[in-house]
Parts: sequence; structure tokens; C-alpha cells
Amino acid sequence: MWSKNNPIGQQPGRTFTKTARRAQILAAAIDTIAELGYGQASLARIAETAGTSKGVIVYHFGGKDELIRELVAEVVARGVAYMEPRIDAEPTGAGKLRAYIESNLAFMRDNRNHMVAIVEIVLNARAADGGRLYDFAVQDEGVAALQQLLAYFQGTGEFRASFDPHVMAMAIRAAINAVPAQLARDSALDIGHHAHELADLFHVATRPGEPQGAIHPSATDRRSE
Amino acid sequence: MWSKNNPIGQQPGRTFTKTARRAQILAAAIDTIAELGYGQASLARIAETAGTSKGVIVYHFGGKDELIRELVAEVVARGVAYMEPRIDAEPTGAGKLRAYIESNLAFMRDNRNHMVAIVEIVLNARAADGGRLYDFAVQDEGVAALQQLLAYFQGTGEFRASFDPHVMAMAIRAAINAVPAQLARDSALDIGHHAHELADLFHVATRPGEPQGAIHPSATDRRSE
Amino acid sequence: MWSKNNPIGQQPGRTFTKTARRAQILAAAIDTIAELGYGQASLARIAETAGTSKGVIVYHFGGKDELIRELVAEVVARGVAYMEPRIDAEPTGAGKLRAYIESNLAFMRDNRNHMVAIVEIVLNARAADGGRLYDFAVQDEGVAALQQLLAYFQGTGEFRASFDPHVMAMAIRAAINAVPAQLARDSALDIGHHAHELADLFHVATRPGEPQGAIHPSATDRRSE
Amino acid sequence: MWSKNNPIGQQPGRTFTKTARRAQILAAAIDTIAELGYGQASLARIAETAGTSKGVIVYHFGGKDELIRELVAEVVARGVAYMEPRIDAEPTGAGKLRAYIESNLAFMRDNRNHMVAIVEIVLNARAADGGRLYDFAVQDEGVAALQQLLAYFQGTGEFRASFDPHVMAMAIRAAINAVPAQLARDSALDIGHHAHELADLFHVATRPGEPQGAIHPSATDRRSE
DNA sequence: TATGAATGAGGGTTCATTCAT
DNA sequence: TATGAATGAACCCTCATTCAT
Repeated sequence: MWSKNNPIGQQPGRTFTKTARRAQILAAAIDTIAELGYGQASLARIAETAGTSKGVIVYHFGGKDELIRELVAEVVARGVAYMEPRIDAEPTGAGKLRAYIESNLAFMRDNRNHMVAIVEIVLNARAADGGRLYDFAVQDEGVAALQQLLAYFQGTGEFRASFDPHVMAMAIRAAINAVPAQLARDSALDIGHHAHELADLFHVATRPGEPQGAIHPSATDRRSE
Repeated sequence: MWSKNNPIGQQPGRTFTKTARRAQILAAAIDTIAELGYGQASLARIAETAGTSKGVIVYHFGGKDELIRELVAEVVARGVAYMEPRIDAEPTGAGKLRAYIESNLAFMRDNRNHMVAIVEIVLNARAADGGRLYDFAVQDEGVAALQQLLAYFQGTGEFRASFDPHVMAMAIRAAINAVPAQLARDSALDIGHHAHELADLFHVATRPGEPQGAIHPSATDRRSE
Repeated sequence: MWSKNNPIGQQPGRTFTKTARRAQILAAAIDTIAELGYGQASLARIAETAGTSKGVIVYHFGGKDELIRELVAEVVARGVAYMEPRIDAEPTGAGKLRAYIESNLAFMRDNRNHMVAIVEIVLNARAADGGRLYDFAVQDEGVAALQQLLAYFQGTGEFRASFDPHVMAMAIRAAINAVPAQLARDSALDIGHHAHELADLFHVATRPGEPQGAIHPSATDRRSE
Repeated sequence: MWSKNNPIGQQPGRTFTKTARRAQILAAAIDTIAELGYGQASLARIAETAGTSKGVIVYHFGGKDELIRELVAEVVARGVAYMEPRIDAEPTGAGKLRAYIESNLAFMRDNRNHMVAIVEIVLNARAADGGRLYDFAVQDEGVAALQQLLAYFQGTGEFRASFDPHVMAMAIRAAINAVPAQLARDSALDIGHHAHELADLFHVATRPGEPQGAIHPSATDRRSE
């Protein structure tokens, strides 16, 4: 199993055992979802992995939805806690972007199941009516923050102004998010190399020195010439 | 409903009604999966969308697995049929890459639900033991073809040799695959603009003129200096 | 496949193809039931074996119940036609009993699937309310005829009078009926040997020369002494 | 309902209610199978007889297969526990054989539905591919034990050496196994009488004093003279 | 005479949730 | 705090039957 390190910052005081139980269940949920996928991760299987019963999960979290919600919040918080100082430590836009990509992938490498699980959840979790559950809370939020960073340094001139920061942010997040699934297929994937390559890719794509406007006419444009 | 245009090239002759029914069911499946997600798209709901009963689906497809399999094959075939001539028509590597991205997104725009559905399936469909069902057949195949194209034009010097074509191919596909989900959230998304931006992005990222080796030291490398 | 020889005495005249179709379907039903058991022999599977569609079966037989009914009647008639002359040819009671057992098993050997199927049906076929469908028509009828034979030769003194002909008849039929199931498990079973042994067994059990009344006190009787 | 006496030796201690529920469900399964036959005994009908829902059965047994498996094991164990001491108490071969037959039928009389159910299961239960489920485990095992007993006392001279113990064992078991089905049709059947008659029958068939070899030429042999 | 198409009931199973202890 | 027990809905699938052609 992967998630041995306690994923929860324990609340102080009397609820130690409660906190420990919650952490244990969250870890079991992460491992189960990472291994089997969101759809196959029933409460029964999570409880089995945790070595307890379904009732315990319901007691501590009130239901499956809340368990997933806390799981997402927990992993996101840990990820942000890991990435933020590394990004902040970089003074330049290019450095921050590289730090963003590389620290994100480094976090993935060190918390593989956490990331596989969260990507599974974001892609899969749906309400009864089909509406996505964690889109705004997780996905778009991450994209928005990245987009702001890109736009800011477009303003300072550190990034070329001719790209749409929203599209660029989505592309970066998509490239990062694709890694866990790839990891599941190819466990020999060299994440360090992958991170370096992705950082290079988006460095080249964002550095300045490009004339304004379209770099090339689009295939469609040309066809209509 | 979205998929009004007959998604199946009808076989000539006697099986007209059968072909029509299958097409109708496939269209219903596409719409249902696109709207509710793979996990919520039960046979009952698909049948409801199609205006029939579960039994009819089973009769025509033998079961859910086969329905999904045919759906994937059908949409992939249509997508390839759309994209391939547009890519082949471009003589240069840069042109082919741009055509790949733009024709793929154009296909998405014209077959929105088809693409949303197939991305849902590829990301979510799992066997009972948790193993993914359509990874190799669909996802990796697409990445592999793209990777070959990139590598070929690295050889000819049309693309810079310093990027890993596998990582680049994954990033391109990830950026494209992220669009349907985004579309589901933001139906006002300008796909043409998005396509143009993505094409620019990866054009800049792949064009030659870069020294060999790492463009910048990685954040990690720098930290250890 | 086993039942290649036409199992139906064809009606004369115009309905040749109809008769042939029915025979073909009956043969397919026999083979399917013999191979998979009554519970697994759906109309679809029988139709598949016959190389036609379910509709044909329904058209010719009106439904599954009627198909089974005709199948049973057909096989029983064939069995009787095979056994009767061989039994009649024997002048003595012992000879008739031996001929009954041996000709019955010989018929089983030559029409293995017919017998396996009919035993399956007799043991399994039930109405919706759970009532057996073919008990009286087949099982009890066979037992009754045998019982009459035994009782008759008890009257002539050729069989010992001290056995209950009903119990004896049931035991004989049970011993014979157990053979098809055994055959299904052990296809190397030597039916000729088995028949000879069974005939010996029941010859010894029925021949006269025994004092009237209980041969031995029963275990229960002794215990209560 | 028939199976009023608790069919389970209750484990001591905490799982009283669980044990009771399982016993209740097993009893309901026995009664349902005995009444309607194996094929008609769906989980829904068993649950209805037990006064609960399908879910409860699944909860306690994991599925239908396991329910049937436990039912068979339970009834077989009870039957063996009943018969074994009665057989062991008899010193002679003839006594043991009589005790085998009579104690088996006595058990049937006192546990009518248990036996009807188990015979139904053994004869009818099939896997999805048509393979029998309980042949080796139950049927053949019983035959094999009986066959050993017969062969042993052939060695001591208490049984005539000229019969094949395998065929004899099969005939005895077949004669016994036919009783529950007969009981279902004719509830007035006098089992005590039937047992006594069967015991006599096989006593006569197995006692020594016969010349070696075939007692009579077979009908087939004579025909070829 | 035969077929393909469709139906509707029922099969076993999974699952999140509720409840009493 | 924790557990076992029970529930009820939903899932996919099989099947005999009906019907139009």
C-alpha cells in the first residue's frame, strides 16, 4: 500500500482516536480508488481495505459523498502545501511556471495514489442527476490560479503576450493531469524526466520573443484563402 | 438532443431497420453518456433516451460491453475519417501538427457529444477487477501515432530534436482531450479560438531553433546548486 | 453431435419439409438438453444448435412446453419400440426381466443423448407453480408396466412372491435411470458390463426359492428386541 | 412448513442472531427447493418463504451459490451423523448394508424436505456452462463409500464375490435417491415398508452362495447363439 | 413458412444507507 | 464509538413469448 504516512494534520486534544480513524479511512479510500477506480470503489471495499466495516465510515463521514469531499479537500491541501513554497521561492515567471509543473509532478511521484485517486474522482464523481461534483471546486480552481499567474507575467513581459492564458493554463493542467493515468499503465514511467520535458515544453511555449498575433495561419484559414 | 445526424454508414439492403435501430441506440448512448457521464449511463437510462426498453439494446448488441465497444469503434472511425485527409493534405510537419489539432477540435465541435462520450468512456470504463478497458485500443494508439509523426519530423529537422516526442504527444492529446469536459462546463467555449491557440502553442513548442539539451535548468537542479 | 439419425417417423404426403423441420428441431433440443441440462437449454440455444431461429420453434411447436412434450413422447415411443419386441421374444419371466434391463441400457448406449435428455426433463421440468410436468406420463407409467410384469410372474411362481413388486419396480427403474447421469460424468462407462451386472443383480433379487416373509429382521426390529 | 427443527448446531456466543437468521434462511431454502424444485427456487421465492428480502440472503451467504453449498454441506453432515453410528453398530456386512439402507430412509422420513431438496440440487444444479456442480462432492462420494463397504465384505466372504461392487453401489444409491421424488408424488408412501423391502432386495442380491461368473446368459448373448 | 424485432417479467448481484444494539 | 443486520433501489442480463412482415 502506498499511503502510509498519515495524511491528516491531527486536531489537538481528546479526539486523537477519532482523527486517527478518519485518517485511516481516508488512506484506505485513496488506495482503493487509485487501484480500482472510482466506480469500483464501494464503501464495502474501502472498509475492507481499512480493516473496518462500512458502518464506521458512515459514522465518521456521514456518507460516501462527504468522505469523497474530505478526501479531495485533504489531498488538494497537501498538494498546495507542497507546491506553494516551491513556486513562491522562484522570483521569475519562467521559474514559477517550471516550479509549478515540476513540483506538481514531484508531488505526484511521492504521493502517487493520492493523485491517481483525485484525478479519478474529478473525472468520475457525479451527482445522481449526472452533474459533476468536483469540477468547480478543484479543476477550475487550479486552472484559474495558473491562468492568473500566466496573465500576470504576460503583463510584466516575462511571458509572450500572444497566447491566451486560459487556453495555456488548461493545456498545462491537462498535461499534468494525464500523468497519473499514464502511471497506472506504465509504472516504469520516469516522472522526473517527464516533468523536465513538460517544463521545457511550456517554457518554450510561453517565453517571449514572438510577434503578436497568429504565428501561422491556421489550416482552416489557409484552406479558405 | 445532439446526435441527430445518423452516426452509422448504413449497410445496403435488408437490414435497414436493424441498422436504423442500432444507430438510434448508439446515438442515445452517446447522448446519455455525454450528459450524465459513463457511470450514470445505465442501460435503462440509455433505453429511456432511445425511447425503447433495455431488452432492445441487449437484443441488438448482446450486452452493455458490446454496445460500448461498438460506440467507441464507431466514433473513432468517424474521427479518423475526418482528420486523416486533412492531415495528409498538409505537406510540412508544422502543417500536419496544426491540422491534427485543429481538425480534431473541429470534429469535436461538430460532434460534441460523440467526443464527450468517448472521452468519458476511455477515462472511466473499467472491468470488474478495476482494469481499464479502452486504454491500449484507443488512447495509447492515438498517442503512438502522434508520437511517430513528431519523431519523423524531428528526423527531417522540421521539429526541434530536443524534445521527447512521447511526452510531447501525451501533452498534445491531453490538451485536446480536456476540451470536451470543458465544453460540458462552459458551453460558450469558442472551439475555433481554442484550436487556434493550441495549434500555436504546440507549434512554438516544436519548431526548431533551440539548442540541444535542457533549455533551462530545472527548479530542482537549481535548488541543488 | 449425436442425434444424426432422423428421430421421427415421417408423416406421409405434402408435409415432408414440415416433418423434417420438426425432426431437426427435436434433435437439436435433445442434444442441447443432454449437453447443458434442462435448465440451461433455452429456446435460443436450441435454435442455435438447430441452425434456425427461436421463431421457427415457436411456429412449429407453439411453445417450449409443447416442444418438450413432443420430445418426451417421441423418445419414449422410440424406446418402447426398441425394447418391446426384445422383451416379448423372451418366454420366461427371468428372461423378460433381463431383456427389459439390457434392452433399455442398449437403447441408452445407442441413443445416449436421447436418454440423457429425457432423464433431465423428467427430473427437472416443472410448471410455474412447481408441479412436476412429466411424472405420471413417463416415470410412473414405466414403473407401472414393470410392476405389472413382476406381479404377473410372481403369480406364476417364476419370481419369488416375497418382494413388493412396486418397490422392486422402482428400484429397477432407478438403477436404470441413474445410468445416463453416470455416463455424463464417466464417458468410459462400459454399458454392456453395467447392463449385465444389473440384470444379474435383479435376477438374483427376484428368483424364487426364498421363504415367505422377511428374509432378515430389520436393523430397526432388532434394535427394539 | 416442514423443517421446523433447527437445522444448525448453533455456535456459542455472540453470533446468536446471525446463526438464527442463517438457519431460518437455510430452512426456507430447503422447503422452497423441496416444494418447487431447484429450478424454480429463486432467491426471491426463498426470501419470501423466509419472510425477508433477497438482500438479506445475499448479506448472510454472499450469493446463491454459497447458500446452496452450505445447504448441501449441512444436510449431508446431518445425514451422515444420523446414519454412521447405526451402520457402525452392526457387526456384519449384511447388517451394515441393511442399516445403511434403512437408516438412510429413516433419515429421509424424518427430514423429508431436507432430502428432497438435496436430491433436487444434486441432480439439477448446474454451472453456467452446463457442468454439474455437486456430482463429485456429494453423489460420487456416497457411492464410493458404499462401494468400499461392499468390496470389503466381498473380501471377507460375507457378500458374494460375483457382483461388481461399483454397479451394486450405484443401484443401491439410485434406489434410495428415487424415494424423495416418489414421496413428493405419493405422500402416503410407507417409508418403513419401502426401506424394509429395499433392504431385503439388496440383501438377497448380495448374499453369498452363488457360483462365480454370470448367473444367466444375457439376452444379447442368447440371441447370438 | 420463416424471420427479425420487440417486450416484459424475472434472474442474481451490488450498493449506499438506515437502524438497533 | 463501533458493529452487524437489514433494506430497497438499481444494475446487467436471460428468457419465453408475441407480433409484423
